[in-house]
Amino acid sequence: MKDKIKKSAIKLFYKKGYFATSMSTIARATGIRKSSIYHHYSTKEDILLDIFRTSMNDLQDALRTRLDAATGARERMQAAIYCHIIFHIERQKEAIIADSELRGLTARNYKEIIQMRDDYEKKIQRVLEEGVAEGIFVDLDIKVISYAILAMCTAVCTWFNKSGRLSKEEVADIFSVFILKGLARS
Amino acid sequence: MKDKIKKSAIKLFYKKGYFATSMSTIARATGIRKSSIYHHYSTKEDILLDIFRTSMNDLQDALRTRLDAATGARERMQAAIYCHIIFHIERQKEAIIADSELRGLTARNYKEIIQMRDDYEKKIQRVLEEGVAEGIFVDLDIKVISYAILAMCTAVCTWFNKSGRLSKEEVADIFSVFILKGLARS
DNA sequence: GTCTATAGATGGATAGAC
DNA sequence: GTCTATCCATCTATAGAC
Repeated sequence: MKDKIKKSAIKLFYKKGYFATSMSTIARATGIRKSSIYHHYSTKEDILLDIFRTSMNDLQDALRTRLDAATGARERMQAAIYCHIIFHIERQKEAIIADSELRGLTARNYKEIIQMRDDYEKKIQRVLEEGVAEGIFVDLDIKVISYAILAMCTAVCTWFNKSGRLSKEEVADIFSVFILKGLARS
Repeated sequence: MKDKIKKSAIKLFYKKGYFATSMSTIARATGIRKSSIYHHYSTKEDILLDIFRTSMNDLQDALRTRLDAATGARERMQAAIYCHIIFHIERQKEAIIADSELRGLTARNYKEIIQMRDDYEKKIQRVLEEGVAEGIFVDLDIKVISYAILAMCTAVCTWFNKSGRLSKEEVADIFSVFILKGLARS
């Protein structure tokens, strides 16, 4: 049941936003009364936090697996781009929530999630550093370029259309070629 | 007074988000009672719409001016990148609102703003097409690449720090070099 | 573990005096 | 053009029965 509540919440937070979604609406979508939700979650924010944690953890795990399987900065950067984009398309709803509902978290929870996001960014930055050290990437501003890469790859969750012209792999390919070309020492 | 209300609203929508900001809070920040706001704006959404219109219009105007002054796809793309980034840093609060509060608009207003955004995107796509036609940009997926460029340049409003390491012009430079390298026919 | 009922606060918006 | 006062809906969350 906790999982059913979470799934309803994901759909609603995605569609209407966190603040515009009420506990009654979540309850109705789940097929229970709103008071019953409080048996599983102590506050509305708790539901949001659960969604954040799950999706951030899964993303972290996916990146770790993909990075460990790749060797060399070029291959590892490609793996990271693929991983990030595929995740943000397959888990589109959660990705959009994670990308736009940070303000729904109060200080303590906010810090926890920001910490996870920072760790993730650092992993990408490390790959960039490796590429510069290996001499295959140009000397670049690691921080700024990592924000640029993450922003453009994250944004696919806002415009990708499952019944559109391109598959998720094709999108990942286009991004990968573009980014690696921008990074390459030419 | 209308302008004072708008300025308070921009600060609050930026800081707490549209749905988490109440009319009473806006009134308090402006130094009037909440009923007085309704003399200037008929609904809360009207304030948001006003903010959207102003910032979108100013961005459009800035881009038009900058593009008209540049010749050749390379120079024009550089101008577009600069213009977009500088605007999103100088008008950081409005940029963040425009980027994250679209859900606060009901159907009619939503359509109006989406139309403006589409027009803006088309201008960027036209510059990409020019570059491909001129043979200075590699043959690429215009739509996907335009989304990538806009997403990374828009995101500066979320991480740029006015008292940080880099000036807005330095950030624009880093982006410009990275993007044009990714686009170049090499 | 779900229910009914309700507390208690706050939301957007309006009426009408000045 | 701003004020006081208030309407009515809705919100999160809790109490206590089953």
